[in-house]
Amino acid sequence: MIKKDSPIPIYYQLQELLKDLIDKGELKPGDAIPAEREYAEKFHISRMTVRQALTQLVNEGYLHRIQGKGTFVSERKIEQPLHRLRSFTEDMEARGLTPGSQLISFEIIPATSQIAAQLGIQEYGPVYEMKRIRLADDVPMALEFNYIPANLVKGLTEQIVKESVYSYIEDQLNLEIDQASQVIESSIATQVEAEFLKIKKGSPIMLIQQQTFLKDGTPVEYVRSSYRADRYKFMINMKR
Amino acid sequence: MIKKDSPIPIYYQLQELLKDLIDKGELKPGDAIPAEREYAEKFHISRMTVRQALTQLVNEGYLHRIQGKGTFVSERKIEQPLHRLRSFTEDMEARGLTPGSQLISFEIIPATSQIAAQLGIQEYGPVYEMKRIRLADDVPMALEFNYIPANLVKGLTEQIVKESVYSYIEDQLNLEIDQASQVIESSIATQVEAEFLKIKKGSPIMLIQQQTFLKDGTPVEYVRSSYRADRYKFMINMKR
DNA sequence: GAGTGGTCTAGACCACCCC
DNA sequence: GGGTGGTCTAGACCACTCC
Repeated sequence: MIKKDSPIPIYYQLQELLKDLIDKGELKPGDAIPAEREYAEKFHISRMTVRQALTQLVNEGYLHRIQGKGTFVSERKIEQPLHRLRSFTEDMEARGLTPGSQLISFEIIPATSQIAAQLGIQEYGPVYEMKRIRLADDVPMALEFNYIPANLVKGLTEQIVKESVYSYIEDQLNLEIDQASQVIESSIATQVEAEFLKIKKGSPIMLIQQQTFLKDGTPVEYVRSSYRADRYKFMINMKR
Repeated sequence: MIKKDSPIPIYYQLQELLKDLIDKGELKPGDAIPAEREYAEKFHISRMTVRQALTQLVNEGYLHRIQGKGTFVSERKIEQPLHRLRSFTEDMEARGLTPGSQLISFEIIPATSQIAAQLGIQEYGPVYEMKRIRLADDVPMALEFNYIPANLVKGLTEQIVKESVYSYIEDQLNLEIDQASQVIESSIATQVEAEFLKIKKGSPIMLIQQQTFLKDGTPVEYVRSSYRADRYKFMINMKR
């Protein structure tokens, strides 16, 4: 069950084990889980290690603790942690749709003042600009303009853009994408948006602007997307 | 600096101390903070206690750790933790606007099937229904329909609704509001919405539906709000 | 090799809940 | 009083970074 000589940390093994039990329904919402000391004894590990595992699950919303009473499985909403940063591809897959993409253009341009501000670089600095139509189940979902500083993410090619920019940044360049901030607003499709999205001019759209940051806070991406309101809803969980 | 005999936990004191230094600017983004062992020695506390303080600050985004190198102050997020659950009042205040409210109606009604589903109660079960126009700087911001199970939140009055429902739930009833999930979509104002919001029919609006939950997962509120798109943008931070 | 964070131990005492 | 989570200690060894 728990391998003490594994290179995988013990607290992590315990975490996954518990997540499995919850996902499988063997631990149901409202159930008390065994006491920390019990797990420690059962697996011959220290109580602090058990706590490390549980604390993370509490932070992720799987469990909640009540002092003096115990640790309990929280109500699980099917719409899971949607405040997780996802690429379009990951987002669509989570929604059970098949993502697709049509590249409209891909080039290096000098940053406008707005783009430069969003990316924290000099005006006229070189940025990759990608314009794409994003598809879900082969139907237009969003029109997306993507800007990435060329001095930070070097060697981007059309091929990579067609595969996965995030994978390239994370796996090839070894940069750690850490967080993003989005501004979401409601708007009405312009003529251009309407044409690309195959909707009528004046239809409602959801405009999402995103700044993406690395672990050290450097902006790595600015995206401006127009989503079809008839196809896209934004879901999020918030903690008090 | 750190009081070991205080009823306030040591890790918490250290946390606040560090937050202060960061907020005051004495620790700037990118700075390395002293090593964990250094803090332990300096304050005569255990390294695990130091780690407990730092870990929480890492989770909150104040710091990030790089193995083998050190712990560093993260770039300040200007638009702060906006994935925090807020009441309308708190939201507007955070935006520097003065919140206001016009109560249109307040009554107990039997739950429709949709409301019952959202609140996890029986159809036709008693719920408080509040209809309000939400103002910001005295101008309509949103039209809000709010539903609260009458068997859970007892004794709600018009007076309380005009003050703060959340305060009543949290401070008077001692229920712990823990999290909410929202579904956000883009839409177009109906005649009714247009009249209340003082915009033209067909103007863009942002439709936000919210389910609010207590710590044990019980739904405590269902809200359906139509925000004026010309006045309201939704901002959020996401972690990868 | 020196210094850093990452993981882990085997205890301890406290505050709180429930009987 | 017995059980629970909350806090804390004083060590230990490992993996990683940098020189």
